[in-house]
Amino acid sequence: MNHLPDRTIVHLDLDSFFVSVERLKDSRLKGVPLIIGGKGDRGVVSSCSYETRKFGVSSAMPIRLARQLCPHATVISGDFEAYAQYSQLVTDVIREDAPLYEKSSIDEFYIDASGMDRFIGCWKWASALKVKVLRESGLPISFGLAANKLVSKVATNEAKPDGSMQIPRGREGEFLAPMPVWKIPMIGTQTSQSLMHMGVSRVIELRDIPKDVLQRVFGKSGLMLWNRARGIDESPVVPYSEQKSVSSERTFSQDTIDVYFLRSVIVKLTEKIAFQLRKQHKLSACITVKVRYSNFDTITRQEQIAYTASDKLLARKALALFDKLYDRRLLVRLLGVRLSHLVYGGHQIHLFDDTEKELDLAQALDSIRYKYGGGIIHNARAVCY
DNA sequence: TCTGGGGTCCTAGGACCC
DNA sequence: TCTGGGGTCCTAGGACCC
Repeated sequence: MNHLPDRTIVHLDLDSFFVSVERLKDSRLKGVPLIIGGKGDRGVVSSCSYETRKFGVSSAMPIRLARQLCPHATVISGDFEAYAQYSQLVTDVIREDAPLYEKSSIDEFYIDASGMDRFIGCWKWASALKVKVLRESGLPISFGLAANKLVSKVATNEAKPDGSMQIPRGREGEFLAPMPVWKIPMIGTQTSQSLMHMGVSRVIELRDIPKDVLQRVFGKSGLMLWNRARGIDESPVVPYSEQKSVSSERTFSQDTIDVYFLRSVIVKLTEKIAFQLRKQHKLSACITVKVRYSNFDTITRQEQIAYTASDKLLARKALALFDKLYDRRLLVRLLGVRLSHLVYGGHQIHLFDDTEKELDLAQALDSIRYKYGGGIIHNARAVCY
């Protein structure tokens, strides 16, 4: 039935990563209920310590609610530069030891440890790696060991915090069977809801739904559900994959209809991501503008363009899309800009568009951005593009 | 309790071409 | 003039993850 050789996958996940980093930076935060979340009243929880979870605080919850549930918690806004640095540190530790690894997010890794059994027990090896990560970075990490990515990840989630779990080959299905369906990665609120209406709340019940029914109801992902319910997942550990898009968005502390302000935000967001593009020596051929109104209706407009990383061209196009899109004169909650269809390429000089003076200016601005960070400087006239 | 910001992937409908 | 069938690209929206 399956011609693939047996695999051994280790999934590692840093325990409440942002919280752990904050506690390394400031040891007074140890043992204190701690919430990391966006600034302002409109933020959500991006990480919370285990002391707060007892009170019902969880990730992605509005900060306002989290404060009500756990009034004595310390709330701080994140330091993403520090998180990126610690993430890199842990990546370096893993790379030293792991034959083949995938960094699947800022705090998660998959290692393909197939064939390692013959040399040294995988469990022993992964346990040693866990100790080493803690020793070298100060960060607690949990891991799951299983025959595929899906089951190893669920195992890690069950083992957290500061734990580890091994699922013997062939026992994948029985491990998952008693769990509520939402514990399966890729089953979010919508899919859970749909399954609930089909009378399915646990994995074992999901296994009773015939394959063709799942496919009819959920399309392509129906087949995935059928497989996952049985602990089947043949997806490979992918060491590296090219980034497909770069985006930036901003939610306002208060909704607004100030068009001049909104246009200036479009320009700033565009300049920010265009600079990121140039730093990576990439060009984009598609730009998307997003508007979210106060009632949370969200609409996007995208357009294909000639490959570019030019602030001026991109901002002009972004503003044109915004003007096309924003015709309702309703209160706006959020604006976003995204660049996709990325390719490697030098910065194109547009002979008929940029004068020599303008190019000099653009390069001078970039050197300031390199030195002080992308957000430091913007084109004041940009709103008029 | 009114819901962030960074991403990826999938789907459905329409345009366009042969 | 009522009208084919397949392939591909583009756009808009939505689900999901951390």
